[in-house]
Amino acid sequence: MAAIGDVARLAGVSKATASRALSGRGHVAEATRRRVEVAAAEIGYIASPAAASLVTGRTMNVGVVIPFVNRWFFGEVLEGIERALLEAGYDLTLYNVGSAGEDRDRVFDFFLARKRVDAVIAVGVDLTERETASLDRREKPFVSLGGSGAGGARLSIDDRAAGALATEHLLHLGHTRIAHLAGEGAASTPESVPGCRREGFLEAMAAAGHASDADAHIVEAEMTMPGGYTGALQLLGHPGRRPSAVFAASDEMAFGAIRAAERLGLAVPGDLSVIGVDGHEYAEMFGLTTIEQYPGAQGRLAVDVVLHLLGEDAVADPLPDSGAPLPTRLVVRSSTTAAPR
Amino acid sequence: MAAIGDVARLAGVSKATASRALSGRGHVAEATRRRVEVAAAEIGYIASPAAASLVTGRTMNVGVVIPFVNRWFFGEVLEGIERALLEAGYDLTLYNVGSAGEDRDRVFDFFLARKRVDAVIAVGVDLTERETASLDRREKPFVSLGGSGAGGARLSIDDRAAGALATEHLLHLGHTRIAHLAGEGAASTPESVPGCRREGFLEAMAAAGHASDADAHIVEAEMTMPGGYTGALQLLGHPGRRPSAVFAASDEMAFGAIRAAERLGLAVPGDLSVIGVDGHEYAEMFGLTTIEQYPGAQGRLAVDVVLHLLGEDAVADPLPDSGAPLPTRLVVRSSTTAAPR
DNA sequence: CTGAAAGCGCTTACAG
DNA sequence: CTGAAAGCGCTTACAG
Repeated sequence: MAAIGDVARLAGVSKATASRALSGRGHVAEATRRRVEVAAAEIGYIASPAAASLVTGRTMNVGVVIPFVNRWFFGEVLEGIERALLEAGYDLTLYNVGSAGEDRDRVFDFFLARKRVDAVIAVGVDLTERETASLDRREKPFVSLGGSGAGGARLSIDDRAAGALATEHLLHLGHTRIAHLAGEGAASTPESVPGCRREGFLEAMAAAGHASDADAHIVEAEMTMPGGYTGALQLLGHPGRRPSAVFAASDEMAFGAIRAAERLGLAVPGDLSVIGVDGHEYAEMFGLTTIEQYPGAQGRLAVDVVLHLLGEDAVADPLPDSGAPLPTRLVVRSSTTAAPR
Repeated sequence: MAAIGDVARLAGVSKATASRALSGRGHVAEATRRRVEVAAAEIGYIASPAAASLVTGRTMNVGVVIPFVNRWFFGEVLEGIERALLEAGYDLTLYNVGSAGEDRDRVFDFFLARKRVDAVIAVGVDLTERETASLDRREKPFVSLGGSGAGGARLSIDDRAAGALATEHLLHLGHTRIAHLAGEGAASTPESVPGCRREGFLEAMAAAGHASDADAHIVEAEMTMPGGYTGALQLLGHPGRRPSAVFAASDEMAFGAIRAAERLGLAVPGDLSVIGVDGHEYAEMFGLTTIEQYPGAQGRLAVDVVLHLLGEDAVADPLPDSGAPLPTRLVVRSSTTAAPR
């Protein structure tokens, strides 16, 4: 395995000069630099990251903690992060951990605690105090995207506002019997993403004078298509007080709700209006009205913040206000319409 | 940052002994071992992977090359790999590269060529000669899961057989006008996954004496739900010779086909039978008949093979014949029925 | 069972 | 602009 000594010998310079020529740090005569590069290319030299990081203290590696890989939002975020990191010359080490448990503890206590990653990005994870403390102790920069927990940079859309806006869209169309397909844990963890969306729903309903109705019309389910399907079946099963509109906490749930409605012989949007949150790539095909967000861009932004925290000057654009919520947009399609009169 | 010297000093032993005690390699008196462990815990010592790998030559890190993260099959494989690697104490470095291009070259020529990963797992990527040669030159063990290309261990289901079986299921139900929603590149790359499934379809059709029909009934599309939707719309649009059954190259395509049929007023399975491949977690909800495969288990198996190649003796079970295809199973649900007469 | 020493492959002050 | 030397934090023969 070619080492820098081999390159130096071939180019007739010292290891120090070879190192400087290849890394671009420090001054090297143009001719020398070229000679070293030729030598390196000739023997296929590539620096050992381990050796380099041992002395620089930088691993050029970022850890990403993410509970799902196979749900649209998370997959998009991950792809966005991966691409941005690769462009910046960083590796991405993936930790696919979900809810609390042994695996999760092991990731935070061992894997992330080592000097293997320069920083960590947590996506959609509600960090415990112990976890943020652990990260802080190691002085590891970290940014949290769409999750809760103290410390670190925090990036997210305004989930409460998104929930309120979705609900207001339905109210504006004249609906009054509006149900909410909430994500799991929405009621018990008001700080979480599903919790905030539910809060937004309740607020909008209360503001419109439908407070008492609202509570009875919430069903929690997994934020997936089958989750939405099952939840919607439950919601639409009571013939008497069947809602005329559903606000689903995610587009995947909304797709399931649409399917459930069809299965029950209810036309969408004739008998039931459905709105989601996400801007899923399938939304167009389903004609789904939704509050779009941009997970790919969010992932890239998280990387920008991390690089900034790591002092990489390559980060061109000034970062957005860390306080400001990430952009969203209401996109109206054919799944919502005026309430039946 | 606590180093092993600190632990050694605190425990009153040499660095060598501290290292042996912590790693479990070499003999250390039980009492000494315990003392070292207490000392390490006290100052929160965790070994630097960079320093360790510099001397051992092992990074305890495996690179995973995967074109998508957000398609069910790939996401499941990735989760399976991640879990198995974590259990074995390895990290997973993710390279989300798709079709040929600059990014892809950069991953193979730079990222994977460094001594940062001990091995690589490629999922669903058709490796070029140059890429396999590059991996070989670095003497990096690699296993390829569901992709084509020479060299390395190769794991996959028998896609040709799966395609044939799916088609035979429909033939067996009396269908003769059977269409195939193929994945992109199926016709141009017969070695690829969509290519093999298409071959299986053609073979089964030919064996049943419907050869001439078959070719006209193939449409290629992205292996996603919108891809299947669009493709099926095209397939079902010709009223005269409308097929009575569709074999979709993936479950996601099949879901799209089901939706397209419904949109056109065709009942599934009354007017159209649909079968897919994958065993997607939504298949049950859609009542989809499919050829199941087990991507999570496939991912774990790929890790077993890699660990075996790396000489980890911890790999308990003997590996399956490297020649034998991975398991699949025909699961009949409500999306297929006898051909209308 | 334990320790002193060498060395893995780099980079970085420090001189010149 | 370039080189000699030290050192990052480990592990591993080699002695004892």
